[in-house]
Amino acid sequence: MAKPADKAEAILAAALELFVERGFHGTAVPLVAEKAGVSAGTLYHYFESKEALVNVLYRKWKAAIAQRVFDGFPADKPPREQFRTVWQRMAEFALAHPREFAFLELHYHGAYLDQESNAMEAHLLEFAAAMIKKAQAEQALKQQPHEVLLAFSNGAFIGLFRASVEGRVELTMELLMAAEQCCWEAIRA
Amino acid sequence: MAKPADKAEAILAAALELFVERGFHGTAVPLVAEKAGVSAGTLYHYFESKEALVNVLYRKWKAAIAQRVFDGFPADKPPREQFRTVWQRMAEFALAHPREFAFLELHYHGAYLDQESNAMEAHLLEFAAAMIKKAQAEQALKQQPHEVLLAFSNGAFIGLFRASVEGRVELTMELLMAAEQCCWEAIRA
Amino acid sequence: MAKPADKAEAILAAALELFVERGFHGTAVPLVAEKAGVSAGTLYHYFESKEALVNVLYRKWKAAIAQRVFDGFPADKPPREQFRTVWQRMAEFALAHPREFAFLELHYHGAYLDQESNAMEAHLLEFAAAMIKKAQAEQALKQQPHEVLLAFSNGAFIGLFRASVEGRVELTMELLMAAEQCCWEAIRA
Amino acid sequence: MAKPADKAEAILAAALELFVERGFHGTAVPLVAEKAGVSAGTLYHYFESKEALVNVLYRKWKAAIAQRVFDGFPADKPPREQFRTVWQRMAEFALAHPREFAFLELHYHGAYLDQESNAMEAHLLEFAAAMIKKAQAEQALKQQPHEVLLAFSNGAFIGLFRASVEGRVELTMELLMAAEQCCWEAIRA
DNA sequence: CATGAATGAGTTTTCATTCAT
DNA sequence: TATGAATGAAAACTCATTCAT
Repeated sequence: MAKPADKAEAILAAALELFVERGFHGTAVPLVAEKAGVSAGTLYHYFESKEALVNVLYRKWKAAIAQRVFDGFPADKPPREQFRTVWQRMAEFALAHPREFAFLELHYHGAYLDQESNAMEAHLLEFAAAMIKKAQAEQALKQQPHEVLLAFSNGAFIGLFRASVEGRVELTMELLMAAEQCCWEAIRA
Repeated sequence: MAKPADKAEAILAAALELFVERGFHGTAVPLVAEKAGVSAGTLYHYFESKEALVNVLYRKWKAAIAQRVFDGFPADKPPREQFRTVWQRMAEFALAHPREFAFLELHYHGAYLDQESNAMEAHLLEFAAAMIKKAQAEQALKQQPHEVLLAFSNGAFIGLFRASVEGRVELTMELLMAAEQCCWEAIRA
Repeated sequence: MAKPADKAEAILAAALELFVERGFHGTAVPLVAEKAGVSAGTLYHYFESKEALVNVLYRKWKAAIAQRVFDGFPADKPPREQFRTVWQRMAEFALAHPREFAFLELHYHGAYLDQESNAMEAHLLEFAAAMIKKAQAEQALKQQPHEVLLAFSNGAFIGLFRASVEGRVELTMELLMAAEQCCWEAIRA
Repeated sequence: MAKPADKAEAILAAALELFVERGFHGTAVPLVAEKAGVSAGTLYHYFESKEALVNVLYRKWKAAIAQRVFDGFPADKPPREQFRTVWQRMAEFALAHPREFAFLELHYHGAYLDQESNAMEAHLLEFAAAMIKKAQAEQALKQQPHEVLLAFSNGAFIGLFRASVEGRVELTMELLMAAEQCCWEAIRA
């Protein structure tokens, strides 16, 4: 028999796929269990509820993306390089894990995210905000509110990703890095 | 008693609000009816099904935004001005109808949009693409694939809007027009 | 505008067709109204309820078949001729009004027939029973309980009709009269 | 707790009774569940839909009657004896399982029977037709189309059964075998 | 008389969750 | 641990009937 952890992983993988396709409310728990190859009872053995499941899933991949993007962040490099690094790492993640990225960023996670999930998201945003504020202090970025520069850049990235999901653009690393240059030109001082 | 059209309108308004808050699958039909002040049976008198309702709603506001943005489009003006005009009109729409814009752009409308709705969206994208291609021919924009420039700009706008919905930015016309300048700097040749 | 009677007739005709195809419970009143070219309200102007409608329909055609079969019944003719006459008249009716006959005889009219309808049916059966008893008294028919001879003959006729409805037999007058001879051989003394 | 099969059986038994009394469309699913002593959800655990349920029920008893009537069919006996055997076995079945027989033969199963059910019925009719054709080839039966002889006999049997259900005749084996003799006289050469 | 929008109870069906095994 | 049958509340949807116009 598989190790317990494998079952939880199988459930998370199945849930991810279904939530991306059909949304949280549009996905039935027994369907998740079936796709994961376990019984509904087993799913509830590993996750307290459907909400708990979606929150674990959300945090798992938010943490993954955070680690991928911010671990070993080049705090001592110039803003131009920092921005490129962050954008490139997000691109690597999105290209390597498109479903996970779609789950995190293409869906409106309304009322079912719990405090812990929201706190994690807030923490990430704060980190990014700090980076931007530092670059603004160095006169490297425009003097817009830092939230605006963040929302703009993030939105642009997600816009490209969405176009790829919807089949209008074929994303490649080259294309994304060209877009990085565009975005830099938008926000640089 | 209210005119029939008023009931359909009341249902559409109620559905909009609830779909924005809780998503399509997360919203129960009787709840929509109650909020609209009609019975569930009446809702089905006006709309064939929950899916039909969401599609009518989607097309209604997609058409509204299209009209607002593209009616009397300044085809003979230079690209810079055209871009500003389109961005400004979208901003006006998004500020005047934030819920409607959120419904259209912040939610992932997966499987429930029908052919007609998808065709309308495709038509809009084609119009925008034509505008971009013309500007590219005039060497006013970067020579990226036009879909990329579109997805980037659109994404950036939506990113700002989302930040506003989530309370991280307070959108104003000034702020949005400053962002417009940023975006232009990102895509101009 | 059509005469009132015409509307009631149109409703009865529409109801007949739909009840034959989908049964009483499987047929929605608004559908009957639509098929009749009137509004639901109008239908209820002419018929108190769906049950009242089906009962009126039932009695209308039971009376029609009774009249067709038993009016001017040749009471003074020999049983052989009486039987042929009755069978032939039923055949004429069934061939001329297959839908009506199907409604009356192919459907199980369970709980929705009212007392008046049941009384009419009982009256008809009594008439037929009297005919059979008289023929038995003349030693023309077998000495089975008269109900048995009646049920047998009636069942045989309906069996042929059902085979026609289900497309297994093409009913013609000739075929039905040949069957009449068969049936006579079954029940004659 | 009862074995799973028992629940499915209980549901089938409850459905049979209610469908006979009120017809398919006149019977609500929760009523079936309640009569079977299970919840509505459980019913849907065993049967995909109300239609699936009625089809399983139909095939179950069609198969039962087919086995009862045609298993070990005396193919080498003379037609007279074959006919008596078939009629007698049908009689035994109808007397032993009047509700089941009524469900199969007294109700008009219009649009809800699926292909598999219709195919099973067609197969049965073919078997009976073959028997009749063979007897016709031996000059034992009248030279009517074999479908006519079949529809006639079948109809006569069902007519008697219906009279019994409606309380006009009390069916016994003796009475049914007397009717068998009648029917033979109707169809023999 | 005629309409058809409106109703709300009823229909079929789904689904998050539990629990006996 | 693991199962999956079982549940019952709630979902989407239908329909007989009414009533303001």
